[in-house]
Amino acid sequence: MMSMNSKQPHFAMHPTLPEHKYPSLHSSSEAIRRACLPTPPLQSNLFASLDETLLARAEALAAVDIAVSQGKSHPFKPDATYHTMNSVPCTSTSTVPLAHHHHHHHHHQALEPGDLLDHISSPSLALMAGAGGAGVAAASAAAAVVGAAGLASICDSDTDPRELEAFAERFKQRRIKLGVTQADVGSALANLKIPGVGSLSQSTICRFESLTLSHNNMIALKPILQAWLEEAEGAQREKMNKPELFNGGEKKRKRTSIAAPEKRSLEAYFAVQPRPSSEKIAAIAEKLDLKKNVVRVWFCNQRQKQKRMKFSATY
DNA sequence: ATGCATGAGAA
DNA sequence: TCTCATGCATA
Repeated sequence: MMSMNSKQPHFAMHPTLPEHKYPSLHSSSEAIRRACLPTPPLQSNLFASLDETLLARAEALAAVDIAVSQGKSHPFKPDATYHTMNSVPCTSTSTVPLAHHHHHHHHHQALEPGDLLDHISSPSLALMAGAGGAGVAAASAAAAVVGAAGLASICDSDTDPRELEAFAERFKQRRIKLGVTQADVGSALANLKIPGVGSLSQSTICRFESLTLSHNNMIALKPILQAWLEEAEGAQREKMNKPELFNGGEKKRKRTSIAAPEKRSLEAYFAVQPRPSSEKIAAIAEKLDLKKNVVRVWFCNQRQKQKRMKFSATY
């Protein structure tokens, strides 16, 4: 064994997740969210006739906006989307993140009533019992609601952001207590031999702990990390854990760094039109003297960020 | 811890 | 093409 540690990149994802997985759960505040809106009426008009003039203006306007509110309020907030106590949960599910065994093909987007989400659910009762209190209350509340449509499955306790947050916190704490790094956890997951589950990167573990993953991603990873945790704690008291970190010299990916001024411009454009067309992207790219693809990816990543979990709950 | 990137799958 | 889950590289 030497190099080669290229795990099977990305496990099969869940086919189901059109765009609005969180059907009608936002009952609170500015649940304006972004994703679902194909084209914001007002702004798209502005941008529709994208000229250099408009581009420049957008940038200028946004620049002003940024200058004024710099340091604090951004044009867009973290977003508060999902949760709000799901009473009608089972809609987003289907998301078996790391294809357990797949061959399940849940179809797509059609919101199935009970659908499948039960496999990944939780053997977590034990843990919750011992875990801190916040999640427990939520869990029991959830349990009380189960069973109605006849298909009703346990889809509440798993999707409750509060519980996810609580779990993430406990996970980190216990992980540290075990003296294991995020990277170690990631590679150790492969040793769990869970079908469809390979290793994960330090990045992902970190993001899980800091809740900087999408709601669905959090839900998907939780059972896996929980399994690792239990395994690791069990293994610790008997033998020794042996993390393995190999390194192979492969091609280095270069990370282009977008300078601050350009970044500000991009944010300005983003505030006006989060989903610019190819032409607009090209125009922006040229103005900022960046590769078109870099700009495109920047917008994609920006959109993804908005969807992350952290603080998105409106408790 | 986070920025930019890749790739699969769905539109 | 976009979204989404993930990861490499890096601050």
